[in-house]
Amino acid sequence: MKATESKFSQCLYFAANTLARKVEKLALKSWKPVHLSPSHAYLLIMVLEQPGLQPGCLAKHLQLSPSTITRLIEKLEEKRLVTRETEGKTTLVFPSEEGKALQPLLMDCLSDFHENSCCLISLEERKSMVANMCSLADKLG
Amino acid sequence: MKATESKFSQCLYFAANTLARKVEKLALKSWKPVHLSPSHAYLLIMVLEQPGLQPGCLAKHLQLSPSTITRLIEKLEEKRLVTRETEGKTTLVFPSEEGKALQPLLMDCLSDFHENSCCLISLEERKSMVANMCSLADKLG
DNA sequence: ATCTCTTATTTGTACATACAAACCATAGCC
DNA sequence: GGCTATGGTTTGTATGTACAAATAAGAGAT
Repeated sequence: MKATESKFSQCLYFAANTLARKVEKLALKSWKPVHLSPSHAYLLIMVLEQPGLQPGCLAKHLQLSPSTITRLIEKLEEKRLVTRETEGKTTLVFPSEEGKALQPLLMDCLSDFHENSCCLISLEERKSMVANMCSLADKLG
Repeated sequence: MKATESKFSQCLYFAANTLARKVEKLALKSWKPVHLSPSHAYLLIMVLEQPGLQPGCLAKHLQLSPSTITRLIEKLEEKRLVTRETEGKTTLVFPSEEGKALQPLLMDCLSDFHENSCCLISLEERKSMVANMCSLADKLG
């Protein structure tokens, strides 16, 4: 059955969650080459662009809770892709050499993901949908 | 920081997941009176409308995996809101008396949820967004 | 009638995420 | 200087979801 045919096809909860799960699956495939889940990959991309970024800041950018960020960093640390340096009460996250080496591959995965979604929806459509979703997310606080 | 201001604000993965998490939170609040999570509530609503529905059918309507449906039903069974009757290789799910008694409250929660989302976005906007999200979800397979 | 193939469901396990509480360092205040 | 308040981070724990394997029942073929 298609989502558009479901009894709940007009329900925001249903639509938002169904879409997110399917996008997650697509993203998982796109990031397989780096052996990272999408959220780990996005975090690593941020840290590569702004070495020394703090968990709290990452949480705000990625719109995830601080505890989730801690968990994501832990895993990236295990994989030796980032390192943590605590400075007083704050923590700074840096990419390791291995992490840095991954950057081009990460970028490939990111554009692969974007290309895959472009096959399904025109660039313009996607842009406006994504913008609408973000603005609604903001209204939801 | 707002989602629209994030580095990834134009990314479908980011937008879909951020929105879903926030909608989930809103929905959680709306369904608090019945002490059920949104997905449990939606499942129960379906079973109330079509007693004897099978797990596989529920999976298709709710766009969730069969194993997730099993887990949801288990919990509803624990709470004595539904019962399972196995017939050969299939299973039929029925609402219990307690489950049936909950129906009006469930409907209240549902409309409460819809009202809450109406405060943030016009009915028309919501409808078109939800339709877009569902159709994109369908394209994602 | 038995053996295999398919289909429906459940179970074991794993992952992403969040909440609440704990931890810990700094800043302000007395 | 010590005490409390604050804010950043981490930990314990719980939830929702899915994949893959296990189970079980029916359908077809020989």
